[in-house]
Amino acid sequence: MASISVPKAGPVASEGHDDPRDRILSAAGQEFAEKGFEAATIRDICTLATVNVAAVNYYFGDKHRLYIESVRHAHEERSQQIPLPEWVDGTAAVKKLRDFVGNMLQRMLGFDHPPWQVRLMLREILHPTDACRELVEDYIRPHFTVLCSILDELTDGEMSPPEVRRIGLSVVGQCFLYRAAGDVVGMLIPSNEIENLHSPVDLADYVTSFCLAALGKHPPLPTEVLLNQSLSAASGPSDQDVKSN
Amino acid sequence: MASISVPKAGPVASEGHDDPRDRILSAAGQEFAEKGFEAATIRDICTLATVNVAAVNYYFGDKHRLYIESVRHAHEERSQQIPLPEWVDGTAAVKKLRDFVGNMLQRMLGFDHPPWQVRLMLREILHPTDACRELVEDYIRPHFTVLCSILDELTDGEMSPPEVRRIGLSVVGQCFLYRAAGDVVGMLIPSNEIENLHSPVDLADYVTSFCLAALGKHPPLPTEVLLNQSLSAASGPSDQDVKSN
DNA sequence: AATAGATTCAAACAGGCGTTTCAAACGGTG
DNA sequence: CACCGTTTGAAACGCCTGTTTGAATCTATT
Repeated sequence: MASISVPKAGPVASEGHDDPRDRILSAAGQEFAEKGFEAATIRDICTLATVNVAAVNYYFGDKHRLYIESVRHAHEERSQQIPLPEWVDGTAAVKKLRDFVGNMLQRMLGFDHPPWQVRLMLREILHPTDACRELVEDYIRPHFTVLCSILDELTDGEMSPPEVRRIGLSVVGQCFLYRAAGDVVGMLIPSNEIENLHSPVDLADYVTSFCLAALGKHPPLPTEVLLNQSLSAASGPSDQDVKSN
Repeated sequence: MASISVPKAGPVASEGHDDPRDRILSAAGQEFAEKGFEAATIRDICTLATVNVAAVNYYFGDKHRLYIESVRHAHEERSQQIPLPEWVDGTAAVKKLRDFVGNMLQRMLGFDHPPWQVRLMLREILHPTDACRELVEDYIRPHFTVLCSILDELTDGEMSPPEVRRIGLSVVGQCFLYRAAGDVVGMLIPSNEIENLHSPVDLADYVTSFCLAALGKHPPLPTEVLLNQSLSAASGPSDQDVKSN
């Protein structure tokens, strides 16, 4: 029990999609994301992965270690699917902010329904377990650091790092609500309004405008139409230049 | 199985604190809030409530109906503990907004660690079940409606109701992040910074300022110190006038 | 005191869970 | 082919779960 076989753990893994280990990881991620750690059962996971129940013990030792690996697998995969945008030197901070927010909303909400990777990570954020520290350090903190550097550049050092972080949390919080409490938001807002005002692209424009206006870098709200046009013109194809893997 | 006894369900209940029904409801709320529906066990709940396991079946029928009643119990109790602030006619909209945000943050974060009622409601918001609709209609929507009316008053009808709702979600989102993802926020922000800048009262001032600045009703950030003073002067003892039940 | 209903209790039930077992099947190597 | 470590398979093992049972206890009315 103290030592498991570790057949092909660390080294070359996750290449062939027929690899039973990968099938289990993928199936476990989906099940854990949908039902949570307790409600998801090894039997369901193995049925979904078309492997025997003993395979979980063979490859991962037990359910808990399978969960940890699933979270790691999820954020590694998601990092590749939707990487941070990159900018050439001299790109305006305003455009960077708009790109970042659009990227974050795309990652959170997705064009289609959000993939299981995001929902699994969300569960870990809401009810942290052992897998949380790695998720924060490898995935969340790097993104948050980029956001803070954009905000710092945007305000020309007028603000102290703590103040910048607080603004950053405001930006994240506005987006986070739609992902974490999306169902409740959907109950509070008429459905046609959701389509019109709360789509990922519209939200990115709006959140950016809201933040810029608060920082005095833009006329105050509401200046929706004009602002959207100016932002779109400034940011260009910022929502399409991500590999659609 | 189809018909349970329903000993004293609807009518006069929850007055004596020795009532086994209330003890179960309270214990169940704490357990469900901490561990979730699946992981919480009837045996643990009954041990905490010092009743026999059969009592759950006797008073509530089954685990699922106990959960529904627990959520209802939680938001009813919380509504009484921290009611919405009330304002005399002619109160400035700016003060109303500051009071509302302070009230919401107090309800979400609490002065001490947040009570189990909030954490249980949060679980229902994040992963809605049958109990969600009632929670939204009886608890969340009334609060959100008040916020929107304040924002409407604040902007003198410059904005359409949908736009007002979107601003409202921005206000809520900034607060919500601290409650739902508080652990991750705590990992991203140095602990001393949390005490200084992210306490409920400071957050209320900041979120209000951020929103007012975005709407052009206040000088843009950062104007922390001056702004906090002016807001505190305008809002008075708005954080202390809630019964400390 | 006797009765009837409401409430409590210890014990047991069936079922599902994570985990383990051990033999069978596989696949490259001598 | 014979060998041996790796991987799969069906079945079983305890354990814990939600739920139910039926008798014991309480409470109040007659």
